[in-house]
Amino acid sequence: MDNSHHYGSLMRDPLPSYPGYALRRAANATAAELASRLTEVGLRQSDVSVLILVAENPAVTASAIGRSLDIQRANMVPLLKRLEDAGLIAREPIDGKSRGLDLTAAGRERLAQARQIVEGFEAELLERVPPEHRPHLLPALEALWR
Amino acid sequence: MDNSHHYGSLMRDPLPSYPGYALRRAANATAAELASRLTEVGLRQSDVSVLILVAENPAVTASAIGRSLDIQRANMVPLLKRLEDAGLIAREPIDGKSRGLDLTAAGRERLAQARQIVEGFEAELLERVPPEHRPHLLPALEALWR
DNA sequence: TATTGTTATACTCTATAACTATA
DNA sequence: TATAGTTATAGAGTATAACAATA
Repeated sequence: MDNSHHYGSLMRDPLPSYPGYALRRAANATAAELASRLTEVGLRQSDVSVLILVAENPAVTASAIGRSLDIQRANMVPLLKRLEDAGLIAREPIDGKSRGLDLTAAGRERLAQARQIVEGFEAELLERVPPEHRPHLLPALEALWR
Repeated sequence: MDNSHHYGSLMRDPLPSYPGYALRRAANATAAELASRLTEVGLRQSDVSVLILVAENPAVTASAIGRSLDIQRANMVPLLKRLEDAGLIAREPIDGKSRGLDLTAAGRERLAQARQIVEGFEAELLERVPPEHRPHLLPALEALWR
């Protein structure tokens, strides 16, 4: 009896020649890898992005963070609640309707750990790209969304 | 009273200089754009990917498609059920446990429409990238996941 | 023993609509 | 009138575990 599988790994596959497809696959693969490394500090990618923006912009509002990261206001609510419950950020009233976000001491500490992971990861990403293509990656990507 | 927003669009934002972040943003932006265009033919991106692979690989199995697209076997089930319910694919027993997938006439027709959209979209994607970076995009992306 | 197809389930991310209160 | 924050909800995508039947 023939125990070969049907199309084991010898399929015709034109998809990888589509830049949009390659973009999605690359983003999925790298996001999964980074998410896995960030479990070590108990944070998600969006958590780290928020913490970085709060660190760089004292008393920033949830709405401004959301605009910058392209996260809907409504979806910022549970995200910030988790960060606050974890003691990483604090919210202080700015006026009657806005609250400013700031890192707590624990937040600064956790962010420092996360930065180590993220920056190591980003450096490895670039190293995977052949040198002749490396300087073109970021400009090409920015042209696709900025 | 000062009616300026708190950090309207003048935030310090170091994130776009991270390739991994730019990759995610570019992938999200382009995926949303393509998904929006594909609503015109009532298909999702994953549907089109599956239809393309089925067209190129007659009597391919669900498992082989899943391996190629990095979609879990379990998640192929509802996807293929939708395509079959829509009359776009047919399944014929290969042996006692496997079934081969093939496009129906309606499936070939729908795929032709979807291809127009996808190929137009992919061409526009490349046009958005400055010419000096353009030939480097695909090789750089492939280095990140293949 | 490994693989196929399947069910069930859960978690994350994302999107929308609606509401209150304030600028 | 526009914005901030919130609640509720729904749709996708994704991941795991488990099972029966077959290779």
